[in-house]
Amino acid sequence: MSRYDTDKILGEPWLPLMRELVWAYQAFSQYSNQHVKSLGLTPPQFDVIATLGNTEGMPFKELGEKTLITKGSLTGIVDRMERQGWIQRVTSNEDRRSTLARLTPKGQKLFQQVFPHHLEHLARAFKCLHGRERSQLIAQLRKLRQCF
Amino acid sequence: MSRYDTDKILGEPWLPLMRELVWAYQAFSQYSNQHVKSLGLTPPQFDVIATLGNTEGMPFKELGEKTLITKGSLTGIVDRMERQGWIQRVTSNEDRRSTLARLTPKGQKLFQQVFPHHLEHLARAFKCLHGRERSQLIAQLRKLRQCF
DNA sequence: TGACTATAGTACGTATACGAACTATATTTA
DNA sequence: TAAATATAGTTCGTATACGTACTATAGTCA
Repeated sequence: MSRYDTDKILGEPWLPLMRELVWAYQAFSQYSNQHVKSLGLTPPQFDVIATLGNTEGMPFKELGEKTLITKGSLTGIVDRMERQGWIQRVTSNEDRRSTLARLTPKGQKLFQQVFPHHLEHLARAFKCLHGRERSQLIAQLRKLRQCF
Repeated sequence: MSRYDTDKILGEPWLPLMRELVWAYQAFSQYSNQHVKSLGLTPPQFDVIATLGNTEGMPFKELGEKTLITKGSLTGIVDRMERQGWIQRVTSNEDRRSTLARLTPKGQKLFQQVFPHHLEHLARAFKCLHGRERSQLIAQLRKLRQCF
């Protein structure tokens, strides 16, 4: 009565694929997040800094859409980053409901310090696949994604 | 000075692969989690019930290893499931430091109601790839995983 | 056997994550 | 233009997630 039996009942063996998808993502995620934390940031904080870097700031709504962070979570994340002195809230002139999040000079400096390093760190890992393998995998993952 | 430029500097285009990996996982994750929630459970609660189902219960340590939930998180998760009447804590006889988590009859009934349904739900999606595509993708994901 | 060390689970502080309710401001419509 | 509706952020309640410290119990070794 283990999962194994249930799997048989359900027909073709898809569990190995599910496991491998989860494992691959977890391996990547751990690899990336560990490095981000070693830079002194939480993963959501890194995403926010990476998104705001080299911009004049943007409304919370836009920032949330780009980072895939819901507005409820974003409030707290920006609160804490503001306490660190990395971000400032600027009230919008066009729409007074809206607040812009913008990197402070300190935040910009942090962006320039951590962003390239993290990209290099990621690139190092992904280079382990060759161009051909990469494009195949991209195509197959895209197809898998469309299954859901 | 967008990511695009930084990407060029770093050489070969690996960002599309990273994006596709993340998107595929997120699509799967959302598909699975939505269904779990529709069954009245949070994702970690489902994992715990699926792991304890058809067993006589197991120590927290083992349960945490199988579900990949750290012991600190597990305490709270089991607390809440105990409040729901799905799980009971049983002190171990062999090792008095250890506590077993075991499904109550109510928890067992829940397991039987939700586990097969969720497996079917997952199977439906994964069937969208054929056997050949699945095995290729498994092999490629395994290779990618080893990059990290 | 008594001191030292290892292990299981809990408690706690911090950071997310998400959805619903709430406030202030826009926009639309009658 | 007044009323109804929509939208941007915040607040709040609940559930994780993780690391550290803490308690109780085991195991080891002198």
